[in-house]
Amino acid sequence: MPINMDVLYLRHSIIDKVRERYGIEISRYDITYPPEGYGDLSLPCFKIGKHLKRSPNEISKELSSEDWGEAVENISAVGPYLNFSLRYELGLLWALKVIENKGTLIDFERKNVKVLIEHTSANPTGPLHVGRARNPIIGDSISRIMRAYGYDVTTEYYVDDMGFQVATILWWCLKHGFPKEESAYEFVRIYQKANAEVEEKGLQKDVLEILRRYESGEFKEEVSRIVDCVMRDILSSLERLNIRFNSIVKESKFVFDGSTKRVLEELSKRGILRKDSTGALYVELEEVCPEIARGLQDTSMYLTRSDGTTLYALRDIAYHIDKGKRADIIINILGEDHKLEASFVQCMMRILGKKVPEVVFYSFVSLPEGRMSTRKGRVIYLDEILEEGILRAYQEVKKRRPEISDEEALKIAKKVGVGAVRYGIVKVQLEKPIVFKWEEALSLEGDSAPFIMYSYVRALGILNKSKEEWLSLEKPIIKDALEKKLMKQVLRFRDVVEEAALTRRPYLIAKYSYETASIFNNFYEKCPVLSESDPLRRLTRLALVHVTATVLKDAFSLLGIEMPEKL
RNA sequence: GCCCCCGUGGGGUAGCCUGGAUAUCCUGUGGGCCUGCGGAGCCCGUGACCCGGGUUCAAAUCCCGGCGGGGGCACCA
Repeated sequence: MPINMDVLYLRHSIIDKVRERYGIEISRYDITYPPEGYGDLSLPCFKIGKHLKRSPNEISKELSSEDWGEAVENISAVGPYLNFSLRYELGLLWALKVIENKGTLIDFERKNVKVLIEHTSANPTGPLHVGRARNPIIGDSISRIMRAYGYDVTTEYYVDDMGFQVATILWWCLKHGFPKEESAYEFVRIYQKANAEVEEKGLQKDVLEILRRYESGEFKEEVSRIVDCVMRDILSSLERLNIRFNSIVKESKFVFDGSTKRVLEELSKRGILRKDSTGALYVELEEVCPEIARGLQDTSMYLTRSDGTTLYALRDIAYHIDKGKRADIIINILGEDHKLEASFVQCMMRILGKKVPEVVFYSFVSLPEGRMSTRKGRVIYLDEILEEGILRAYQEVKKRRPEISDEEALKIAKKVGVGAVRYGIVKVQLEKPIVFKWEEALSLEGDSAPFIMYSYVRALGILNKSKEEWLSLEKPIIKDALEKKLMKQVLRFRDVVEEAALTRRPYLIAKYSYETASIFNNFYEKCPVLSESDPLRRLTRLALVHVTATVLKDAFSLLGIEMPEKL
């Protein structure tokens, strides 16, 4: 394997060099991407200067005379900034070599760290709607990115088969019988009806009684009949998005195997478990986790009901103790409505001396007419937008490429439609709320998956047409500004992947894909490849197209989006 | 009422955590580019850091106080 020649490599060389030379530990964030025209990476020397009580200009000058190895073509001190430029010719040869050996530019050392990512975990009361779809898309993308970066990642869906919601469905089925056709769509209708009746007539007690009997061992078959059916449909919707789980864990497990009981014993032993006048167990947040008690009206966090049945928070603690035994890093993807419960679990894990989960929160996806609500029936289901997206893409393909067979057009349309949905959601930063609009989600232009796919297909078009073998390239000539810009972008790829993996921010990959496609389109207009007369430059451009196509495909694979070969 | 998150051109969005060299990009809008490797494209113009203080050589970025939007506030999950 050739030694690395890209931005990531350079970034780490800078960190190493500063440590060697000055004994100062800087982080990857102390090194920035400079504005255009100043090279590939830049080290502002203010911090080091301050540390050494010397002027930053002096430091940058001093460092510029160091030996930076053959990957660096130019290094210049501009005032307090130290700017580095990579040797693009070597970078291109390096990228070709890596891709030849691995078939991808995603090439990282194994970290031997086990990561457990829990995501989606939607209640099994009906099909997934778009509001919830943000969760699996984020979770799956983070999983793919961290796996690519070298972690041993396991993904898990935590099924709440023991909550009030599922019990509500069961209550109805026990009363009226199971539906003729059992499906997620049928059960969600029952859920809506049952829920309305429970609320209207105040029948919560009846549902609670069912829950109590379930916890003491009854109805196991009936519950799994509902839950397994709904889960089957949820998982198949997710399958359409290219999302699969390594494991599915049911909440009831932790009640039936005695874990929740052991948690209560442990808390009781530590003297933090309290019982109120009705017999319900709780912990007092003021005393146990004062930092999250702030802003609450009632600071008791209940773990059981007065009839002795378990509550979500208790089961979640048991679950997290179990997770801790299976992984080094625990990551949960949760909607922002779980913030309180999540910080409670984190706090309890700290108190119990267990591994504390890291939580990635996202804001809701809503509709122009308001927040989605299963109970109120104001929803767009994931299946609906996938179908709509695929349909629109299909029509577009048929219109533009009438010679393609219906079957192939549908295959392409699936990739485009699914890609558009995934991309549209992942490209927005997590803490921003999304208002779902059909036109935006399914846009075929601008900052969207189809645009990037189109660029990729264009690149393939060139490669397929060429009779020459770009792998034979030995002496690249990279002169044109757009050739340089494109190469620079390719050399940033692994650096972006590292940052996305470390910060758990998949939208960085989306942004990178778009930038790359955009630069490529620019290059495509201005730098003809096949008609270039100088054979060396032609071969160089061909190689450039090849590595760009690979990087686009790689980036999309990190987002769980398949690239079509044709459009 | 209290706590958390967010506020960037007409709409959307990156940059904020980690202060630093010309605030990113999409869309909209005005104009231009097809006998060309696939126009789902490219180029040029237009237009923004919520308000007020503070810290700093330097603030979109950090701190304090407002205002506006989202979320939470416990025997739901």
